[in-house]
Amino acid sequence: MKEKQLPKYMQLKQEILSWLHAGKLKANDQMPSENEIAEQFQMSRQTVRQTFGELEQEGWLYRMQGKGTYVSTPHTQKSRDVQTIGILTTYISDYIFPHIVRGAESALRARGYRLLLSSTDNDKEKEKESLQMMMSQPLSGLIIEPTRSAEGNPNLSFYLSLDYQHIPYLMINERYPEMNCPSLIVDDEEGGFKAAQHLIELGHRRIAGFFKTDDLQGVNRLKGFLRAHQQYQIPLLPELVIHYTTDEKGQKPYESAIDLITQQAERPTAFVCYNDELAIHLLEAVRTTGLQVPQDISLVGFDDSSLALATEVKLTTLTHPKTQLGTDAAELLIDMIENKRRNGSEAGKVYTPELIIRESTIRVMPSQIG
Amino acid sequence: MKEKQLPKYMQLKQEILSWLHAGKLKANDQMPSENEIAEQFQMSRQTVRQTFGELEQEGWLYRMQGKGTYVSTPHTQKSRDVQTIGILTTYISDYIFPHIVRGAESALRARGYRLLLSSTDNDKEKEKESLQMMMSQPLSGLIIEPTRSAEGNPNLSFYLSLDYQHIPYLMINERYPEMNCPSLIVDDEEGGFKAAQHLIELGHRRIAGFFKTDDLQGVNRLKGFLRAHQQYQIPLLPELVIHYTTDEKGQKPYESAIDLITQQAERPTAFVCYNDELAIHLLEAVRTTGLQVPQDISLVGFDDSSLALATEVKLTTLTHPKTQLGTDAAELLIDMIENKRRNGSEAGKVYTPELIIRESTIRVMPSQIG
DNA sequence: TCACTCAACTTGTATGTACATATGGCGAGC
DNA sequence: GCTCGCCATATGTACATACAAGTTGAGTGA
Repeated sequence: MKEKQLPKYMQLKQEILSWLHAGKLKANDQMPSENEIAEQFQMSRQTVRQTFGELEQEGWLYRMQGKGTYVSTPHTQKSRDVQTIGILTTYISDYIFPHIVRGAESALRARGYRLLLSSTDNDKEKEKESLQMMMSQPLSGLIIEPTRSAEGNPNLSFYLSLDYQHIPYLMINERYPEMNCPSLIVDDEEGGFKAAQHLIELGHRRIAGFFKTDDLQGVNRLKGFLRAHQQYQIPLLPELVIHYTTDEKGQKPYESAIDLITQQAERPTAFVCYNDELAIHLLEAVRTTGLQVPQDISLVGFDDSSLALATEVKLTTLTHPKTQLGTDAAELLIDMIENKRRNGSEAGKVYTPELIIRESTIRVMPSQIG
Repeated sequence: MKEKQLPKYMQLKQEILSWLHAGKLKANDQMPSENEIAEQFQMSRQTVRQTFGELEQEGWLYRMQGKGTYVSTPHTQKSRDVQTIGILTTYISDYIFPHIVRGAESALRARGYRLLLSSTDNDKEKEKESLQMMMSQPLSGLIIEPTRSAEGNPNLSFYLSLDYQHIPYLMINERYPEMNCPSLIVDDEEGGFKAAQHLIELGHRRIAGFFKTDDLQGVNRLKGFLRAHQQYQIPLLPELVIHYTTDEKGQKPYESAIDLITQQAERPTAFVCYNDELAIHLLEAVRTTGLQVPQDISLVGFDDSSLALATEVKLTTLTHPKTQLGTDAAELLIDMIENKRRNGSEAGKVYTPELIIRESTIRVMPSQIG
C-alpha cells in the first residue's frame, strides 16, 4: 500500500467539488454550516474550515459572517477554467504566418483557450522580452517558432525555466537542436530536393538557387537543392547559388538575378527561389531584362502562398501546411496540457512538401541547351 | 475610539509585509520558523500559520515542509504589473488584418503590454464566445473590429459590461452606431468617391461597382461610388452595381463580371472593386473573356495590399492605413488606460484613403465610347 | 403596531495539544 | 572514509476549546 491516503480536508474538498460538478449545489445555494458538515463527516470544525478556506480562495464558495457559506456564481467559477496559451512567432503579418496563427487561434478558441500572441521580428532581444512578458502571468502552454535558428539560442535559460515550471511547449517550422520538445516541422530539405529534381527532369542543367540562409529553413532547402544535383550528377557552378540574409532580401537576390541573366556567358534556364515572395520579386527581375517566364526562365517558389496565384503566370511551388500546421500545433499542445503528457521530441510531426506544377516551369527549350 | 483593532494575524501580516518592502528580507531569505515568530510576538503557532498561509496565497512567501518558510523571488511579486490587452478582429489571416494586428502588437510589446488575440470569422456567435473568454480574466483594454456591423449588435450586453467594469475599449475599421467609444475608421465613402471620380475623369461612363454589403465598409464605399455619379451627373444603370455577401464572394462577383462583359449590349469600361483581393479575382475574369486590363477594362482596387503589386498589371488602388491603424489604436488605448481618460467618441481618428494610380486604369479608348 | 431585547445560529479569531512527515546534520559503526 | 540510522527541527494535518462578532427571527413590552 504505497498509495497515500489523502488528508481529510482534501477528501472533503474533493467531495464538495463533486457536489458542485454534479449540480447538487447550484449558484448561491447555501452550504450546510461548518458544524453540520463536521458532525456529518465526523471531523472537527477546524478541519472543515480549512477545506472551506481553500474552496473560498479558489473561488468556489463565498462566506458571510453570521449568515453562512454559499456557492459562487458559475461565472466566477468557470472563469478559472479559461486557460491561456502563448504563440511566439518571428513575424505576424508576413506571408504564411497569418495562416499559421489563424489555424492555431481557431483550434484554441474551439477548445476554450485564450491566445496570447507575440512576435520577435527575428530578433533575439525581442524574443527575450516576449518570453518575459508571456511568462509573467499564468501560462498553460507555449507554441514557439524559433528565432534565427541557424545562429544558436541565447535565451536557453528561459526555455529551461519553462521545463522547470512544467509548462508544456512545442516548436513549429524549425527547432533548436539542443532542446528536447515536440516539434512540427516541414521537411524543407525534401522540398529543396523536389524543386531541383522537377527542373532537372524537365531538362534544365543550369539552375540557380536563391536561399535565405540566416534561418534553418533556407539552409535545409539549400541542402536539398544540392543533394538533387549530386544525385543526378549535375555539376553545379558556385556562382549559381545565391545566399542572402533577412536584411538583404530586398536588394541582393534581385540584383544577383539580373547579373546572372546579363553577365553570365551561359545564363541559367531556371531559378529555385527561397519562397513565393522572392519568386514574385525575381519574376519582376526577369521581366526587366526582357526575358519571359517560363519561356526563357523557369521559376519554382516555395510555400504555395496566395501570391503564387495572384500573378498572371501562376507559380509552380511546393506546399506548406500553413493553417493545418497551426491547428495541429494547438491540438497537440492541448493534448499535452490536458493529459499531462511529458515533453519529448517523439511526439511531433514532419510534413513533406508536395510539388504543385503550374505555369512558371516548362521543359527546357532546344535553343536553351548549351 | 471607533477604530477597530486589527486582528492579530492581520497585524502580523502588515508587519511582515513591511519587512519585505523595507528590504529587511530579500528574495529566498529564510523566514524565522513559525514557533520562533509565535514566541517573539506572543501568539500561538496556529495564528502565525494563518498569517503565513495568506502571505503564501498572495505570492509573498513559499513554504517547504521540513525546511522552512522563504521569501518569494521579486519576479513573482512584480509580475503583477504586466497588463493584458485584447484584440478582437473579424479575420486574422486574410488580407490587411495581419498588418493591423502586427502594428498593434509591436506597439503593445514596446509598452510592456501583452496581446490577447481572437477572431470572430464575422460570426456573431463566435464574437460572443470570444468576448466571454477574453473577459474571463483581468483585461486592461480591448480593441474591437465590429462583426457584420450592418446588421445590428446582439452582443450589446457584453459591451455594456465593459463600461460597467471600466475597461477602456475602442473600435477600428467600423463602429456600432449605438455605442459611444473612440473609433479609428477609414473614410470609406470618400474612398469610394475617389475611385469613381478617378475613372470618370479618365472618361469612363459605364463603370460597374462590386461591393460586399454585409459590412459597413462595403456599404460606405458603395455610397461614395453613387455620390460621385450624382455629382458628375453620370446616369448609373442599376445592373452595373453588384452586391454580394461574404458567403458569395467566391462566385457571384466573378460570374457577374463575366455576364456584364458578355451579355450587356454596351459592356462596361471599368470596374470598381470592393478590395484588391476581389480586383485580382476579377482580373482573372476579364482575361477569361479574352479582354485585357487596362486596354479594355480599367480596374480599381481598395486597400493597397501586397496583392496590388504582385500582378503583372500593377493595380490602381486606394490606400488603407493598415499597420499604422493598428499602432494608433494600441497607443490610443494605452493612453486611455494610463491616463484614465474616459471613453467617448471624440477621441478617435478618421483616415482618408489616397488614390494610388498604377497600371490598371487608363483613359478610355475612343473605340470604347458608345 | 412598533421597537427593542435576546437567544440561537452563523462565521471569525485565537490558543492549545498531538502526531505525521520531510529535511539536514551528527555520530556510531562498518 | 563511507553508510546508516537517529535526532532535532521544520512544516503539515487534525482535533478541541473558547470567545468575538455579525445575522436572523421569535418573543416581549410599551
